[in-house]
Amino acid sequence: MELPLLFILGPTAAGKSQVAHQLALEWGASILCMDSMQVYRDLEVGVGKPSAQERNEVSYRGIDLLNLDQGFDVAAYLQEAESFLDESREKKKPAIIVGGTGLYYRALTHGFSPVPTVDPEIRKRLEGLSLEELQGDLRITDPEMVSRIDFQNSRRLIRALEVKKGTGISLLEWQKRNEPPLISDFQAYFLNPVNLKERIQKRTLEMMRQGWLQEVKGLLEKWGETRVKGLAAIGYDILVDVLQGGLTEPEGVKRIQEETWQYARRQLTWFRKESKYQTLNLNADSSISTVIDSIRQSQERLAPSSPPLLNPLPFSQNLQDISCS
RNA sequence: GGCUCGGUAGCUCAGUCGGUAGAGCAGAGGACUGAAAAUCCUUGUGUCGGCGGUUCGAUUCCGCCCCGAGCCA
Repeated sequence: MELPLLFILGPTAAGKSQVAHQLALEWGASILCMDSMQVYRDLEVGVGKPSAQERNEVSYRGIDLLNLDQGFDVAAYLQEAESFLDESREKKKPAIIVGGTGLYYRALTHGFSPVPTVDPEIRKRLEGLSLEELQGDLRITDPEMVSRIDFQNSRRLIRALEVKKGTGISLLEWQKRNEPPLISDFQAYFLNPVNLKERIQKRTLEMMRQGWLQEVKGLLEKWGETRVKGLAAIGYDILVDVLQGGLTEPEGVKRIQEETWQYARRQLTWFRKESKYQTLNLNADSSISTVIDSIRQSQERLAPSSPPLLNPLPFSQNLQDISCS
């Protein structure tokens, strides 16, 4: 049996989590977060993780999977997703996947290359090399890859090199052996607020009010400065600076708002070329309930006789924009 | 009041030994199949504080003025 499956997508601060939570409450669904930072324990308000109360009301997966000193990647995320889907099938519960990490969405819905895990020592060695050295190495190791890769991007160079060195097979070849997607039958909505920048500014302030600075203080004690400053999640390094007096709090907040906006723009760029979702354009004053109403109506339009999400629906090819006002 | 140092892109500043100027950040656009909230690429004309003077030509030299910081009274 296929599961009723719904994606709630959108850039950061669009209001995805609230919408997903409400829908899950209404429909008795469980939620899988699709977020590369919420997987870490100890990161809470800074990464917009669901609150303790929300976690009480709805079953959440894809969060708190590992400690800050552990590594994570798409493959690990796909494992978690698979386990979540199995569980939903077993319990016959509808499933909602919510988040804005484009790469994970792509992996979930388009499939991924089955590259085996490569010896981490190889990467460690490559990380010591300069860009020029990596470029030179790739020209020798995997010349075909040279024209197919972002040649200025050392991360991409390292990846290509470690795959070729570790498996003997080019990443190019692995990518041809794409695995079928975990999820093919689903519906997706992309929340697109007109006033995103403003929402980001407000939400940053709200996160500060919720004790983000305290959270960072606690992290510093538990994990130490180097680790916390090295976090990829936006804001943590900045708030360390604030705590240490290198920045005033308003300066730090402004910086966080800027970085969050830059991130949101990258998300919009990513999802622009992604397909298979309907865009929900949100007005400045669209409330959660109007957004949910739009989703409900859209579902009814697709399958007028069925209650929302009780039956799997093939995805409609005629995508429409929906406006919430 | 006197002296000194500043006033150049939205911000911080570099520079032009006289031929109208450039970096970082921000902004804008884009890429991205195993770190993705990451990483990478593209994109910089602005009365060079104001008014005069010298000069073929001044943002650059000279004079005065305005603004800011500091020092001396």
